Amino acid sequence: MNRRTATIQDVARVAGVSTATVSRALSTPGVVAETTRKAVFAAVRETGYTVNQAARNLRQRRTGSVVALVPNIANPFFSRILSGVAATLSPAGYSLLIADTQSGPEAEARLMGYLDDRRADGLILFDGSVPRAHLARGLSARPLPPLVFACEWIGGLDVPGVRIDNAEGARLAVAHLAGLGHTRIGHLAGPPGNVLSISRAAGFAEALKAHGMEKREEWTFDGDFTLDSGAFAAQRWLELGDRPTAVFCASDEMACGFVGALQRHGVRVPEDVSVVGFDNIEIAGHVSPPLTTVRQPRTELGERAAAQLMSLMAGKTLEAREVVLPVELVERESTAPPASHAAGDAAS
Amino acid sequence: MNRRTATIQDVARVAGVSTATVSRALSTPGVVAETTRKAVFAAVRETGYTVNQAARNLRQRRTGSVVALVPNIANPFFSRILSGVAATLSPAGYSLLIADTQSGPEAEARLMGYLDDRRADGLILFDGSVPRAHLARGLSARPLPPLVFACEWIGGLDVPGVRIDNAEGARLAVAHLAGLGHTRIGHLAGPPGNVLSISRAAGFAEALKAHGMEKREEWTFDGDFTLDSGAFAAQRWLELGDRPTAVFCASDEMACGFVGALQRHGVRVPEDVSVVGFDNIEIAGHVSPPLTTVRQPRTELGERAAAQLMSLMAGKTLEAREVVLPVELVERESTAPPASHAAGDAAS
DNA sequence: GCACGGCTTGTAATCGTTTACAAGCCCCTA
DNA sequence: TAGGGGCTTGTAAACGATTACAAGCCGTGC
Repeated sequence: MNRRTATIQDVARVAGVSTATVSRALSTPGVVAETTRKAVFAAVRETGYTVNQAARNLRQRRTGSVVALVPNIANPFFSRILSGVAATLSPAGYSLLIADTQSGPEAEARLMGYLDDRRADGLILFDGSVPRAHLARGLSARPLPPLVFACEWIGGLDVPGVRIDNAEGARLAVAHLAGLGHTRIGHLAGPPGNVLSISRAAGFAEALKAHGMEKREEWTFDGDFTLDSGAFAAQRWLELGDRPTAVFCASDEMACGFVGALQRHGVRVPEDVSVVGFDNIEIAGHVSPPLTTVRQPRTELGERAAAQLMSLMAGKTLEAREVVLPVELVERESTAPPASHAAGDAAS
Repeated sequence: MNRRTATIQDVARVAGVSTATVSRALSTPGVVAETTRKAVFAAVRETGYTVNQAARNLRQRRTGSVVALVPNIANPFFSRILSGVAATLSPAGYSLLIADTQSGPEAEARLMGYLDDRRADGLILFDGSVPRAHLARGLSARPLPPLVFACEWIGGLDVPGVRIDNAEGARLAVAHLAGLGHTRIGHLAGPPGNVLSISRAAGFAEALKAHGMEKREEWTFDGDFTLDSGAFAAQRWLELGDRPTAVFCASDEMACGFVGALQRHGVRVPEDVSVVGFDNIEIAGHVSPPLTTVRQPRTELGERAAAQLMSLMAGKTLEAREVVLPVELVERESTAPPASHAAGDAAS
């Protein structure tokens, strides 16, 4: 009917009360008398009123939104995590803005733009490669909204965060391979400076030692978490004279690229080489052979990060500033005893 | 230094002008004198001023944001498209909100909540399964922000949209298979009511006829675009007595699930059955065998949808209300002549 | 000398909400 | 009957920007 959208004034007029009462009836129903409350609700229904967020945000000096900073929006790894974030945030009235930190030439300028409490009420940073200096500068320059790290983190800053036990994931992978009888295990690592790469590589090295093996440089391949880098590592594996019988990959995408490229060269997985991934992305269970991998609870990770942030935004102090979620090994069919143990059984 | 964040008042004071002049210097620099403009810019730098979006939005009666409604945030298919959308929108000062239409029990209520011009300045709807009635009700009930369809669409509504030529994609796939000598071609379809499923299935049926084949019901498998449904279809294929020698899958995810499951049952691709996918997602080129598929320009699709929406939001009339982007066949190694043609060559 | 128009600037209203403060009402107690 | 306290409500001032309108200044033409 009415062209103009209803405002709180219209509701007040219809209900025969003041705008203050309408506002209170909607936000703190407890303090208004029951009859008034009912009249207000009826007027709201009659007018079709919904709150104007811009006005509310202006008055309350908040933005109503949370920004998630991911390295690259197009990376599907984050989609499930962000789904968890959104699911936790939206019942609380926050909307989720997703921005990437790495695309475009002026990425740093845009990042700094987000480090400002007028843009968002809170930030979730999924990118540990943001230079610490930038962040520190942002922290000191102006009021910074509450910030939490998720997945990745930046050392030396006292910022709460949620992550998984990356080193433990690597240990599980090595223990599984060692249990199958492998004594020659290589590692396809993530991008060199990345905290996840470092943690997983550290857990890998430590677990090797614990099982009486030692890390060999020529069996360590640098990757960058992408399919392409997995395929590239396969080339390097093929060129080796003395090859590892198993490779622990720091991501499923790399593992898929690695396995796919090997198979195209006639190498059989797991007969010729066992492969363990990391992440347990959807496709891992559907490729052939299905990939043995380390599961990380992505949805929960997003939910926990959002919950941490909401506590911070509410001004509460966190019970735990550092949340570490457990991982678990998902045994599928890309791992088996090494060829020299051919008499042994396949992976249980 | 200063605790409080700077407002336009602070800038005005420092520059020695009125707030109106500051506002003009920033939004319409042409109308202020050069000396004044410089003074204002200097003051902006000195104070570290950035605009308060809530205040601007309130005054301008806009929200500054665009909502993308996708069926499911966690579906990686959309990530690249959304990346294109965000890239186009953000230079224009819009931020992108991503919401899903299918998760949660009160999904419909939430959807209706977005059909309101106070929530967003524009909407991009990626879900053709929203009941037409809901949308029509939303359209009539209150002022609706500009809306465009992307990828999917809803028939019978005069809403502009961007999509790819789905039928042509199916035709390319069939032509490719027919060219290899296949005369027994099956189809793994998307979810039954979906517009993409329907268009692709229609293009498939039409192309079969054009090549002198006919569609057989027992060679048509229902899927839902997921990996699991592809694996399930593989079971059905295995149970067939009389099998097609090639299968055109309506999505790459299904194709991957299908191929993976077949391989685990010892069926060789493409020797025993050729498979064509649709979408050309990243993994398609990395599985073994690499998947022959129909490429759709996902980033461009997002960009075009965003551009359409921006025109609408600017009040312009669109030069083309219906944008159809071309597709192309990417020939890889999951297709080959059928076994009966064993003498023939592999796919070029 | 005056009117006029172009350029630039300031004044002040406005967007729609929330919320500090004050005030009205009613009941109870002294 | 006065006073106090609890409950409920209204008044009006914010929040920080944009913009319609008016006005000042200056040069030009008659």
